[in-house]
Amino acid sequence: MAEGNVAADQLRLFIERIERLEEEKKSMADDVRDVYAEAKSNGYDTKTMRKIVALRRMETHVRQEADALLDTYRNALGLA
Amino acid sequence: MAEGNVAADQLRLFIERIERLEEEKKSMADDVRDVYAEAKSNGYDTKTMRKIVALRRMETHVRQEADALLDTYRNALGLA
Amino acid sequence: MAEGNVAADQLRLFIERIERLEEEKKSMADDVRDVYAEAKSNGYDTKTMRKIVALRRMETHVRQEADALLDTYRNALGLA
Amino acid sequence: MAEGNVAADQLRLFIERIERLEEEKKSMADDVRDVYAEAKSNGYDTKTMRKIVALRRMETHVRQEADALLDTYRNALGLA
DNA sequence: ACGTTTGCGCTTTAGC
DNA sequence: GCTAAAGCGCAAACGT
Repeated sequence: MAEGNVAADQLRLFIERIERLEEEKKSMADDVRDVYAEAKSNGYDTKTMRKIVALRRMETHVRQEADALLDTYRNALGLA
Repeated sequence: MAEGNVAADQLRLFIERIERLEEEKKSMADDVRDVYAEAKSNGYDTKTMRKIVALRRMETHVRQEADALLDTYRNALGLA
Repeated sequence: MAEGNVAADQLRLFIERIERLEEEKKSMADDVRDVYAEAKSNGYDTKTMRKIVALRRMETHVRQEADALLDTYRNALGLA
Repeated sequence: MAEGNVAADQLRLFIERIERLEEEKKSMADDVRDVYAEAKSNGYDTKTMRKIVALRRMETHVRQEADALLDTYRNALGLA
């Protein structure tokens, strides 16, 4: 079949794009792991570091949610 | 079999306890749904309410994580 | 203000009712977790148990769907 | 303090590297999400696609396990 | 090295 | 029907 199965080809391309992205994602995760290992070899406590990272992420998230709530109030009250 | 299959009976009891608890959990979820509906019928905007609940939950969580981080520091430094 | 801010009070009460229910819901989830742990300490495989629970839930759901269908038929035929 | 707090600075740099990597990881996850959305708009069923990706990942994993086992045998037999 | 515990990603569910 | 959030299961990471 010279024209190929277009739909199947398209699906395959989508799948491959996803798999490629997931490989990159995994690569990033591995890099994170390496940084923790490097920090550990420099005498830092990784458990503490992980909690710091988690806390900072949560605080950022809370801030964003608070802003979103404020926007919701404004809209509910018709204040621009 | 007068003595019964003890292991099977025990497993069945565990399963039934789990199923009972999950029913209660679902019941609680239904109740939450009802409260939102009641609030809505009293003129409140449920979307805003949900954001408020979510924000309060997150703030509580951040506070708990901050405390946990402090404990981690204490342990890492050997301060009781 | 002796009369208080009625609307704000009412909203606060709704929020608190929701939060209380969600705490109970979480408590039920924790109990489920505990039962699985107890079963595990008695030598049962929790992964298998979870599959059993999921399967029974599906069967229950299927049964309910069949009953609902039967009701639909009855209504359509005017049979109470 | 011209010399700065070296340890604190080093820790901060580690944290920032981690946070940067996690942002990139999240970016990849968002891209994956976008590809699924694009596939969906082209008429594909994303749930099925996810199953295909999971299946292929498992097969890859199985293959890797088999290769690892083969290496173990080789080492055990002293065959480099 | 193993078992426990926590964090992360996915799946499923609820709301709009 | 779709989108967003929450609960669940899994897997990595820590401690023993």
